[in-house]
Amino acid sequence: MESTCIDTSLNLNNINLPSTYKDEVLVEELHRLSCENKRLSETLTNMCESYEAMQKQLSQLMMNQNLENQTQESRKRKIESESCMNMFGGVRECSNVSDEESLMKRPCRDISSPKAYKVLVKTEASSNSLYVMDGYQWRKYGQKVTRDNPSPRAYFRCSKAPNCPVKKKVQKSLEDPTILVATYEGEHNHGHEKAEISMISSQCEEARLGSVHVSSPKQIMERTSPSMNLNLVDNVQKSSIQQFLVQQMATSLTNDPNFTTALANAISGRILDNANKARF
DNA sequence: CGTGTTTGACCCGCGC
DNA sequence: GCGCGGGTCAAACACG
Repeated sequence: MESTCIDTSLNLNNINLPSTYKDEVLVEELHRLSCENKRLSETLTNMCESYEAMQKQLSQLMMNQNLENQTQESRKRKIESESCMNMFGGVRECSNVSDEESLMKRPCRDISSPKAYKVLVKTEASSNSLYVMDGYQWRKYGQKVTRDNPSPRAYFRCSKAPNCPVKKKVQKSLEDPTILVATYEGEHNHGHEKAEISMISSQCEEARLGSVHVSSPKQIMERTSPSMNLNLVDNVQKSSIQQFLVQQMATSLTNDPNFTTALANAISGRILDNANKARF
């Protein structure tokens, strides 16, 4: 991510001042850092918002394109197979439609409920595995080859809690076989425990390997906790941004020899001052 | 032996 | 009512 490249290292060269000024300079520096921190938080939040907006637009565009393609495909098939039928009437649109579309066309199933949502996970091209590591324990209870997609669809239940109603369907994307489409249904009736940690660590691992398809903080949270509502996700997103900034700041500070030297000088100077004050 | 996976059979809703 | 297709069940199997 570009934001990780932001140079947050501090210009602390002017810290080497007479010891009487060091405290004031440090306090000033802290104030300046606080302001900078605020500014960075705002910038990052804005970036996240525009990123999400762009992704929404992109998915909308892709859906529209899919619809157009399907219409064209349906027309082609219709001409080929049933030349006597009406061009636009009686076509089973569910054939060869994307997963998303077919789900939308089955309103009687729970899949269409707002609690069902999709996650795209990029895998290695050679991998035939239908397993998506999302921090929960899943038990596979079925596999089926569907009409619209030659790759099999795997059905999973959450096995962490005996009565957990959550189900997951995993199938390779029709457009890109290296992308697994995981559809989650329902809400977990148990806590996350290690799920969040393992999820974030796996996300980091995937990021290290360069294989993450979705990577905004919000999406990480969606993958981590399917049952979370969006407000909660927003709150968590903000806190994760803050955590990220703090971590970034701490890394920059600890990597800056000027800062550590200045800090050591300031601390030792203050200790000496206090000792002198106590003595006199 | 317990747990998880595989896979063919079965169930059920939908469209015709 | 029938056929189709997605979803689920459950016996058989694999594995540690």
